[in-house]
Amino acid sequence: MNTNIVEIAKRAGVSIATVSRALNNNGAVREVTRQRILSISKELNYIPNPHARGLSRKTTDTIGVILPELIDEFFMDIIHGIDEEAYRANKFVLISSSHSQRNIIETLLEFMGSGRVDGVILMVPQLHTEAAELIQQSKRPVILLNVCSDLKDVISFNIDDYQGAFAITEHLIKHNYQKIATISGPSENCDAEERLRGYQEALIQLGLSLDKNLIISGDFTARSGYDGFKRLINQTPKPDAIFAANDMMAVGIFESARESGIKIPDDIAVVGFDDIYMSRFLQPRLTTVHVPIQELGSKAIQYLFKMLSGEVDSKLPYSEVLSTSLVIGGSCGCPYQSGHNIF
Amino acid sequence: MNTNIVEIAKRAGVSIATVSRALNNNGAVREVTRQRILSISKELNYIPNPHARGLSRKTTDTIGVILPELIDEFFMDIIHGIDEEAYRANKFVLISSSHSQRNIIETLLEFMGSGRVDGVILMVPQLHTEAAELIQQSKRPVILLNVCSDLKDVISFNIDDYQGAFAITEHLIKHNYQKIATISGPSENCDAEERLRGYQEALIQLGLSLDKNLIISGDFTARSGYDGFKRLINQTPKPDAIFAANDMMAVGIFESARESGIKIPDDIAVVGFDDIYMSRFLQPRLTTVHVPIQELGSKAIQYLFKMLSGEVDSKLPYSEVLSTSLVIGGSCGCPYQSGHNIF
DNA sequence: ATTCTAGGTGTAAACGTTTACATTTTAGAT
DNA sequence: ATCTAAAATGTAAACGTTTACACCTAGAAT
Repeated sequence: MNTNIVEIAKRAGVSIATVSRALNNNGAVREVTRQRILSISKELNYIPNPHARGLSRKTTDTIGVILPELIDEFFMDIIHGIDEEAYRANKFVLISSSHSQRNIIETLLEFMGSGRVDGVILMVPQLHTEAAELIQQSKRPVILLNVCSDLKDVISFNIDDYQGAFAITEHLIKHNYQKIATISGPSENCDAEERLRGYQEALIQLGLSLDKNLIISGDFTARSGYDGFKRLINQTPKPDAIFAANDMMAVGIFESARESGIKIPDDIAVVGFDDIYMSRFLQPRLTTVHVPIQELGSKAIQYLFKMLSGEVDSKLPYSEVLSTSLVIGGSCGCPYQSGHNIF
Repeated sequence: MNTNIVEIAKRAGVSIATVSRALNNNGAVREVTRQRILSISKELNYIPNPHARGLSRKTTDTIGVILPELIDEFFMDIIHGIDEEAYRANKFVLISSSHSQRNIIETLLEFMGSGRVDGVILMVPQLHTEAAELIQQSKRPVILLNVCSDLKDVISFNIDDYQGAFAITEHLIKHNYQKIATISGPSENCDAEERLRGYQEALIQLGLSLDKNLIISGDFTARSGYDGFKRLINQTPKPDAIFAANDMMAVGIFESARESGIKIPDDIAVVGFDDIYMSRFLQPRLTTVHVPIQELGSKAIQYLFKMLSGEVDSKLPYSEVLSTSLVIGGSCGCPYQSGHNIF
């Protein structure tokens, strides 16, 4: 059995209450006794039992993170950002993927309802109403990541997909491409929707017409980029530029173009979204939109900690949108000097 | 306040002991009362308080995972494998990177010593003796991932780096390359050491001579592959093939080769290790060694669960080595038909 | 010397379970 | 109807903290 407060109390010749007070710097303890207690507990390698503490305090020092999937550098970056901050704050991170939509609810309940975590960071492709209600009724703070829904009374951190898509489409337009196509993401996915919206708005606002034939639906996989590209280049009107709604699909496009002997950007320009690591190794380097993923994670958890400490009011809705930035490579037609600045 | 066992007992008109027994299917409870209790607890959305339970049972349903870093698809795959199994077994996963060597100890202590987790999966680049002792004394099971140390009384799951490196070097030799260079990983890193050993043994056993000049030390980054390649092609003897100790460095080599107008594999063959996602998009597709990462994670946790359930003896040392497999692309000189089977 | 104050300390309850042990109920055998 | 054994249930302690409250001391003010 591990050392506990009772053992320390015995050795220090005081009551457990005094030990607890000394250890938590909470309540009056004479300096000399505090020192004695501290040194004894150090000597015994005392670590407070988190269950006992949790039972009494009703808080764990743990936060829950629920992500749609545990694959990709993308989600890893989020976890990375969260872990970094959690470590600094001496908190623990309980992680889970939402193994299915149905299970989000269960996981949330299990996390929150039972007091297993003090708060949750939740990222889901789309928020079921049942889950939404759960969140709003929850006593413990929940932060939503990149959720697009019209929920108002919610705390969320988002990537500005719309702005990014708008900007990169605008960039293509400035290149004077006339027939700019897009391969979109899955239709229920809210990032995908926003990116599509940004693309469309840019075309309209900058004087190009929308052409339904230039909008191909993909699903964010390289494979769907590959297939989408094949369709686009065999149809009329044939596009002179393509906005892939994410880099993975752009990778598929590059592959397909290479097979068909189509030159990027000379025959057709291609741009992406996400700025994944691989994008800088494409030939030519992919022009894309950088999204501050790790920052998304760390900002979210920082805010969560503020809620837990009472520094900000957990009841108040709050929303922050992180803006993206263009990464100019050669795939859009810009002159691009490749070099080892890519590392 | 959440519903607890007391509330259920009150409504069911029984004592809390009976409720506990009914809920845990443990001890005799009349069928009719069990049903009553079950239905009430369902109705009230009862979730047992994990702290109370942990305090009493001395187990959480949580396992700790400590990884060297939280970046890369590599570590993500491990987490993925772990999460998948944990979900199936209704367990939770507490995750942390070992923010520094020093901190591994602290994190381990905090995880184990206090009963925050029931067991730990630990991956560290190299095992400090202090940490090693900690593990051996620990009452809770610890599983080591890809640890190369001569610790005997330990439970570990490893990737067969040696065999993989041997096989791919052998493959190069069969191509009849005469001067096979390698860019190795960081010297303290144990994967790096094993891969280097495999390379050297293959050369020796298959009748080629070792040449110190053909061994360049890298650090697993693309950058170091880039730099290493530059050195190799400007020196005599100039190699006709390079074994990069991981794919990331091979990526750097490809980049450097492209800049210098050197053709792979015609001018020089290149192979890697890891089979990262990006490797299949290199031109030509990288010949490399596939490592079953996700399997490493899931096997480890499966074994951990067996230890926890008592199905296997936690005291018994155990070690499993997962073998790798060659992935033949075109970069080694093999004829390679590129196509969308890469997705 | 007495009273007051405040800081220091101890006692015990509370948190929500599990479980050994004691007690009651049930049903079958007589 | 009575006895017995087994099954069902209840009581209470235990797990290790935190904390409200009570108590005790020592020194300051009277």
